[in-house]
Amino acid sequence: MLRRNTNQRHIVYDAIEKAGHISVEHLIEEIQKNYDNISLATIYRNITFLTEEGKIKKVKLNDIDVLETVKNKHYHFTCKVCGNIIDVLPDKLPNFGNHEMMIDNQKVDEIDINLYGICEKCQK
Amino acid sequence: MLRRNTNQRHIVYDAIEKAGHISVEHLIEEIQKNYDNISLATIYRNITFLTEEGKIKKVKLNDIDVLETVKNKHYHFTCKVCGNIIDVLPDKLPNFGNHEMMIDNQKVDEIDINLYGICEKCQK
DNA sequence: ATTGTAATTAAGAATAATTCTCATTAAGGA
DNA sequence: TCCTTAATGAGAATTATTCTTAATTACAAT
Repeated sequence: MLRRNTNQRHIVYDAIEKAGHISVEHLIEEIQKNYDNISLATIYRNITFLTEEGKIKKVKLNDIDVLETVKNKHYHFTCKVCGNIIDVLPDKLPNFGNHEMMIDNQKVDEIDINLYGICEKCQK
Repeated sequence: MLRRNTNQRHIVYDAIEKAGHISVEHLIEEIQKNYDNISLATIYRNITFLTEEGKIKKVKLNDIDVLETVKNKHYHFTCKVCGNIIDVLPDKLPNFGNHEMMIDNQKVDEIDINLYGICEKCQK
């Protein structure tokens, strides 16, 4: 089944890219603010399609789940005060290496790290 | 508002503790298998209450979200083959330390790590 | 450019998951 | 044992997501 490049698909992708990180709820809100007759089902369907194609992914954090476009490997810092989510590049963290490794007898090939605390802005 | 120690609250907690890690869906299934007239609303309500009290917490993993009782700090390994979730103690991982630290200009006081791969059993 | 076809859409119905309502029950302090 | 009020069961209500279907549209072939 070939995938078509519809306008709606672009709208969904672009809104996620523009936001950086955005919940489904806010994505819907944002899109419907700018385009008055795009269907809810279409938004959900394109979230599914774009995810299948590896163009976007869902990030699960403590409280909310957000969507983001797929970019270079990075982790997430969430500010407990303002809720802002900041990407953190791997070189900022103790290095696990990014190859397969044994941890506690399990063969680990993927590691996800989530940081929580107070962001630069909220510290002031 | 004082919290009461109801039978139903114990049933919910015990089922989560017994399972180790369990999705809401399976928790409901499990409880209703053993007790025929415990209400759905009661199960949801007690999940909320137990979470507020810090007795249980929701763990968000790649695919499913599961509940677990609150124990000593640990991380999670999820097997991509069988889906099994295994607790991993902090001493099995490169040490971040468990005190406040600065990472990329953010004040980090909590780190969550999720490991994915193939478990010991599925490697065979 | 025109046509054919199959994927996609809008709109609303359907389903699934969670929360709310309220009369009744029961925990636990007095 | 009695009183107060939190908690419960049952089902209604709400929310989030998926499904259905006729109409539209992307895009490959002509």
